[in-house]
Amino acid sequence: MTSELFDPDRLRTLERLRSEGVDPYPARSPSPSPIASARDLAEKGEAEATVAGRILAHRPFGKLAFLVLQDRTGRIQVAVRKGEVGERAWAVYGRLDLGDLLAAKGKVGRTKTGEVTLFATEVVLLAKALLPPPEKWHGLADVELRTRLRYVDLWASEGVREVFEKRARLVRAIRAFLDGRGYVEVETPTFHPIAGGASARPFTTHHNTLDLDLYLRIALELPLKKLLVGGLERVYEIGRVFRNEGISRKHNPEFTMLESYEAYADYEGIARLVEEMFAEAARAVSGTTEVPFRGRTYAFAPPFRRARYADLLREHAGVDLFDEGALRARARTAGLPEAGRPAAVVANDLFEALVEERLEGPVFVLDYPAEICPLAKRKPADPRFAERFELFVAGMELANAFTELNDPVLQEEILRGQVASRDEEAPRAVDTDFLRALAYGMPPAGGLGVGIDRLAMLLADAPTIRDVILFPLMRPERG
RNA sequence: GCGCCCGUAGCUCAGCCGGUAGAGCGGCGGCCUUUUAAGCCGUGGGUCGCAGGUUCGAUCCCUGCCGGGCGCACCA
Repeated sequence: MTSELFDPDRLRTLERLRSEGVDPYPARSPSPSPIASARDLAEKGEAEATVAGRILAHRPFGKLAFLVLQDRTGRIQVAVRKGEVGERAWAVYGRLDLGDLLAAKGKVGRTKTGEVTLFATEVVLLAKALLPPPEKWHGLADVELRTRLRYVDLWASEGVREVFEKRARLVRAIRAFLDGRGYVEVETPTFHPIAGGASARPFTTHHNTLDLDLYLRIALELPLKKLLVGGLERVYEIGRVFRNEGISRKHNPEFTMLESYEAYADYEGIARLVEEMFAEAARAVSGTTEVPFRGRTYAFAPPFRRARYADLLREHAGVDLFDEGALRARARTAGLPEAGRPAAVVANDLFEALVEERLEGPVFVLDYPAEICPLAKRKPADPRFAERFELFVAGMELANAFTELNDPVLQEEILRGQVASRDEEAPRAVDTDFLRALAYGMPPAGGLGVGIDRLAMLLADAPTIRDVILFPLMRPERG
């Protein structure tokens, strides 16, 4: 019994092909040239090429037909003539459908209308499509379908593949940039017995043999710092982290973080690193540091603007960071909860509600209140502040960095305080192995976290994070 | 989680103040050796997201549910 997943017309065609001795899914294919290079042969006259790709269009004229094949490099028209390919291939051609994968061999030239065309002497079916492609003019328009059927949207809609190619160039550029500065790329566990390094609700899972409850990591931070203790000195990881939170234009429950740590650096050094890295990434993706995004242009050329957290809060929220009464009053007028929350948290709620969305940037926001930076070192000259910055572009937080706290005693105190707070998003236990590592001596260091998906959104001018994640989380189909 | 909006053929979409549903593309059959969303002739295709309710009668109005979008919340 055949599944109802497939188009009955096409299943019938499949059987007819088989009964005629044609293998609809041959094990081997002719080795094709990229369509883009085959097209170049048009000007050289009489040059022969083999191409392979998906049939996107079909224009039959009796004993002649024009097909349009598409591969990753482009499209080419293929002319199939009965007199040229012979009866057998003509019969195969007659069973072709839009969406099938096909190889064609022949001379590349131009038709009398000037269209670059491969005049086929052979056509070989490479894979029969059992479902029809979307409507040829509009393509896939429904956002849900485009996401669920990403494997169709990638070839059926203009520009989708380019977004992911840009993302790939972005990641490659970051690797090259860090590798060039003596960083070593590492991979650390995604299963954590304690979900630390950030404040977020984790996903839980279980290992059967060890009978062990585990969390999926919410950050890369703690294992990478252990590697600083281990003497790696310059490390980074690009990897998936998981946060059990809502979904929005800027949020997917699993997303890709870059975290890097550099011994003997501080947050100012990391700010300079970020400027150069982002400029390099922009150039790698689009050849320029002028980045268009949602109708505006952002200059990714160093230096980026710097602004102090407290100054921005005063400018946009009209309150002094250390005037608790004013903070609480302002929070109430803004409709934010403040009762029972620490002043620094209230301030940060105000910052997020009133300041962040106005930060077009790129702008480094410097010197956060120390209370909301449990893993950062305080400013020696004013310990009310942590040596921390976040980078904002287009109202989005793209990077977060600080001079890393390496005082084991102070770190223990802070972590114990977090656990005692019983905050839903605080770790439920102190990561004593992390503290033990610090106790062996971690060099002073600057650390960085970058949301790769958001950076990809920026550089690909993609309005939602779903556009830069191939298979974003969705509810399963059916009900 | 909350609010607003959306769900009609494989796809893209119409469908008026409630009277049992249409187009284009695609499909199927036919014609055609130079097209560019090819054209022409013929033709099949629907649980109007699902389940209730109101009504003589529901794609249309109401309620609930499912899926999605946007916004809010959440997201140091």
